[in-house]
Amino acid sequence: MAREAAPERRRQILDAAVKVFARQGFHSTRVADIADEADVAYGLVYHYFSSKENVLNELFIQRWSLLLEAIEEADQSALTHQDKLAAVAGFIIDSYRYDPDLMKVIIVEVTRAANSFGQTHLEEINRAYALIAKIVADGQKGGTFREDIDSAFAAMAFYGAIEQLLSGWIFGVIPGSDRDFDEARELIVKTICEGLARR
Amino acid sequence: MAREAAPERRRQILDAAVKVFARQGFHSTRVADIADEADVAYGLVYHYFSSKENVLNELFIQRWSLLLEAIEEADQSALTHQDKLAAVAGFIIDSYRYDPDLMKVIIVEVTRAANSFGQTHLEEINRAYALIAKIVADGQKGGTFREDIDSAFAAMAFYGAIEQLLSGWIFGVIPGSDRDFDEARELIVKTICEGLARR
Amino acid sequence: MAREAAPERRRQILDAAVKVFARQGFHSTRVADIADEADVAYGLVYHYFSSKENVLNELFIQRWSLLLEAIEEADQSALTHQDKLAAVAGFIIDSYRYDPDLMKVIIVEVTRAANSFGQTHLEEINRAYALIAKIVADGQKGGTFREDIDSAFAAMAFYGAIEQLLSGWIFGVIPGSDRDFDEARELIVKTICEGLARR
Amino acid sequence: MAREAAPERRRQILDAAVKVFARQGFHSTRVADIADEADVAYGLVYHYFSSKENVLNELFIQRWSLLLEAIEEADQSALTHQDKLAAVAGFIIDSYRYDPDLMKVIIVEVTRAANSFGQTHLEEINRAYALIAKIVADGQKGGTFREDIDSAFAAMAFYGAIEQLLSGWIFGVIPGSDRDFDEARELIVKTICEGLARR
DNA sequence: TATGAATGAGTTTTCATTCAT
DNA sequence: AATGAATGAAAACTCATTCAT
Repeated sequence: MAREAAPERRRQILDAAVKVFARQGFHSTRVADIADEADVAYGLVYHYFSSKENVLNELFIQRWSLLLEAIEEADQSALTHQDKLAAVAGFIIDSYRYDPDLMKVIIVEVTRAANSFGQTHLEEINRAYALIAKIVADGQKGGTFREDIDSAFAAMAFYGAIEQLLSGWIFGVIPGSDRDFDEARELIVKTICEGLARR
Repeated sequence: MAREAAPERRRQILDAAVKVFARQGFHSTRVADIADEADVAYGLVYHYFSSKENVLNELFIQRWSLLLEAIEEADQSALTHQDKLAAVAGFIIDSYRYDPDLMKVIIVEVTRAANSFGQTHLEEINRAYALIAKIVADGQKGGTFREDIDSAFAAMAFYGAIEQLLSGWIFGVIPGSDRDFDEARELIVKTICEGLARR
Repeated sequence: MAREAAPERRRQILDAAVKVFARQGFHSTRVADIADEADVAYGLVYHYFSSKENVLNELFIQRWSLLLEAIEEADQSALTHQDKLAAVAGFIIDSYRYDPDLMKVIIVEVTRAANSFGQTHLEEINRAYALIAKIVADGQKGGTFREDIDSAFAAMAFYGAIEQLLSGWIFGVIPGSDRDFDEARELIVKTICEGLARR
Repeated sequence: MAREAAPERRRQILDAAVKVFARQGFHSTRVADIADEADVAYGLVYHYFSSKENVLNELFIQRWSLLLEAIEEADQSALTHQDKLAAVAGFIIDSYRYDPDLMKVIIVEVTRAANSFGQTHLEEINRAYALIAKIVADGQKGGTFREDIDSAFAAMAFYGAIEQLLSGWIFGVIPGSDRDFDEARELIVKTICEGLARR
């Protein structure tokens, strides 16, 4: 009830921000657009967030920490190394499936916005790369993965492939039906682990 | 001569723009910064370019058309399908090695700037994806590549892996010495074509 | 009791306002600062005062009316004219000694803020000048003071000297120990009544 | 001609600023008001000045340095100590007579704006006090002035009296005709040097 | 060509004040 | 009385673009 009103409003603003950031991009959205979309007074955005940037920061941090948790969880699970990578890919793809706008914002405005928010969150972003690299390195030690490809390098390729895939969906370059999402997880792993070459 | 001055100036401005765009990002560079870096009067930028955006557009188009040519050339060459992909990766990596600032600008400000210039140049960008996909598809038809991975999908993974690699170099996430560049071409192809898995 | 709570809160707010106005100046203090300093809810300031300005108004009026009373009392006392001026100077200096923050606020934000509150309270401020002028004029009529200096003029010089002195203390331009305060009253009167010149 | 246009514009803006600052006060004048008064485009104010504050800073510094020069000149002249003070008072009064708006702005917005620009320019302001104090101190050493009034104290009283006088003129508290200005210089010196008391 | 002064629309942020509870 | 969420007007400043010379 009344006691819940405040957090609700905060959420309302964050949700609205996702929508407009996804629609217009961070730079092209005025704070007024967020307020309008949230059906809230202009100043309320500043009541809950210290700046427009911080709205985005919060969106990123909330989601990215889930990703980091998911990768850590995969890493510590009993799965095979290849299935660990599949779990990571699956989590990212499901994140997109579950809330495409949010993932679009995170990828377009943070992860790939190297001159602005990518810079700001470089550390968290790198943590993800490092965790993936660790899975690969463990796989190499365990004999699953070949050792002539540097694990950090492989992690970048793996993550880059996934992100590019999402980009393709986001911009309609490649089809993105539910079926595609289901397939994509396996395809990514197949591609990276088994390779394109016929055996 | 005097007649040659003009084109020189134009080049001077483009080169300066690369530097400042790479340094500060497109949004954070003012037209004055470009003029300063080019050691040219403020208004001259507008004499040669109709807007700040068009400076970037021109930088992108010039470079990207070379990339498209390179991919087409690879496609039409007598190389094996795998070597065609290697040629593409090699061209992109060499582009970065040859002029890292320019590639940084193109990737960060265009290719990955999905809400601004990425949108504007979607068509040219997609043409690259399509050309790569064609190479993969031909490889599938020719029996080199497995057919259970969609060629468009594979192209995205391939291109995404390369671009992520460049991003890693650009932002110092992974080491980028000359030796690394040399290796990278092969590693990328190994990764994508042969896969991480030990055979 | 509960019935006494209200006036207490009011006082609490006024006292807090003095502190923050003195510390940050009127323009730089937000209503939230007053509420924080008073350890009171934001909206309560508006429960007791119709506006931020009115908080300052009340502080000024309360103190200034005491000053006016003091001058009137001096005027009507049996003191010599010179001692009447000394009493006025003494009252102002003691006001500062007793509550420097309050006097700082009154001088800096009202008396010398000619474009804002000085304008608003011009009448009360002028009343003080007029009362001092009256003392001088009486002294002239009574033969104590020379008549070739206009009494209104003399009053301005006298008041200006005192206020500048307080300013000097407030901003640390001249030393302001207890001893200095004691001396100052006499020095001001000596300066204005007897003059700097050796006799 | 054209080459002189730029400095003219700068001057135009400064002059306009004096007018509007004098009329509305610094805080109540928007940059647009200055531009309007100067009959100049909004942005041109920022072409010549980095901020609204800096417009005021420049007005103050230009005028105040003249005052400092004038006091120094008086100090180093062959005048009697009393006439040196008279020269100082005369310069300040003439400054007001010559350009009342400018002096109003300087006194109201800087000299007496202890919480904003007074703070910023404290050093320059104090230099004036110190120079006046030096004149007094020299007069004491030379036997002209009594030694039982501290010279810094006397300087504050002297300067405060003058400034209060200008304030009186500025706000119409006391009459300010040309005749009054002429008289004022002598009266101030009489008051401070000889004192109000009949001899 | 070349210069740089001039223009003015656009947007973030602040914060006094109101109001529902 | 007391709370603090909600409102929205106001203004400084930026900077791409134009234009007179």
